[in-house]
Amino acid sequence: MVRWEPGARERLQAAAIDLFLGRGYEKTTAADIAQSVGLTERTFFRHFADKREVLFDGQELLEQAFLKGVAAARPDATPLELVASALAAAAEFFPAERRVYSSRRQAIITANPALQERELLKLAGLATSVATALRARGVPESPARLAAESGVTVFGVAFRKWIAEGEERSFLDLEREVLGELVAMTAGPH
Amino acid sequence: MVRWEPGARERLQAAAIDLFLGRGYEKTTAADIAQSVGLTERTFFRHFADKREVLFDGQELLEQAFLKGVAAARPDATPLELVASALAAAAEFFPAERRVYSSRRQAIITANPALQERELLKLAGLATSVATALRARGVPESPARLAAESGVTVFGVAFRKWIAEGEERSFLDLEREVLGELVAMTAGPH
DNA sequence: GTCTATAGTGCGATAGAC
DNA sequence: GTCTATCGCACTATAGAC
Repeated sequence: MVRWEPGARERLQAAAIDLFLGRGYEKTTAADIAQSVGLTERTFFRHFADKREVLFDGQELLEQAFLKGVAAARPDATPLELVASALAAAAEFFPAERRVYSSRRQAIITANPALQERELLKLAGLATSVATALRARGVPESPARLAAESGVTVFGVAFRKWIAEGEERSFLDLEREVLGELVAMTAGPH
Repeated sequence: MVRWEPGARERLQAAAIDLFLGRGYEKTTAADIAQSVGLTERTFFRHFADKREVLFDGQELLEQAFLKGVAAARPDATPLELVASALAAAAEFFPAERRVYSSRRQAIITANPALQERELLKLAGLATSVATALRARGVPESPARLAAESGVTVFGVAFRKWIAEGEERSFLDLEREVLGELVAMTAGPH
């Protein structure tokens, strides 16, 4: 007889999304989530530092993709090219099959300021990591931060388009489009 | 005999900063802050929706400054010029006298992820407001959001430089420098 | 102004895997 | 025996409800 089923973490995450979508984030307690998969509240908090964190797992993998993209760029790449390479690598995280899941998860986040805060913190951490990677490649501090933040901004805008109703283009195509808009914007009218 | 001293809100804010710097944010309870100015915990939460909010008051004024800057731009201004105008207006919020206060407050925020989250949410709201103002001036959705987010990014990078040890330049000068770096970055090497 | 639910922590106990 | 996942209980602070 097993004392516990494996994959507690994953079961908690799946149950959390179902319950958050059903009853709403605030009306779902950590104990509710734990109970629904046969665990206790205390165990929930052993896996996740806080209630919000159950929705933000696997963020490290996205970060690694960004960094892998930076590393894959040509040695003489400009900051903008490094960012473009990072964005291209990140796009692999969002194949068409993932769109439904992503948009359901995002609907929960959009409806809750507390979750938006956590998402923004994660994205800020991502930008910091990318900035560090750019500095390691010789980009000076201030441009490195600007390039990294711009990259994350482009990522965010592309993501919103990608999960929009009726959108059919790939994540990579949308990233390219948005990056082009950024370049056009700063290039000015002349 | 007065039943209550005026300016409870301001006294709570000042006390909060002192206590947060002295004992640390997490080791300071809302009741501690309230008591230190002769009020009850209940009164604290009547003024601020949550404990973090005591540090983020007056954010609306900064937002108004940004929007006033957008409104002040020439009718045919490009998105980038609109953002530059918004940044210039925002710089008035940060005269040299305010540097010490700003850097003390920022030290508290930097030391606490929960406070960083709130700050990021406020900045995201700021970007959304600016994007809305740009759209109202005819800038299409996606460029409007990109320009607004880039503006807030420039603002943030300039702010960090401004409160850095040994920095002497004005907020406006730093904003201009950073905005120039952004343009240079996207312009590419050619 | 009081009363209560929820989030989150600290610590000890237990059950199985190795 | 050690390591790890779990539970149980007591506790505090936040925050909302009454």
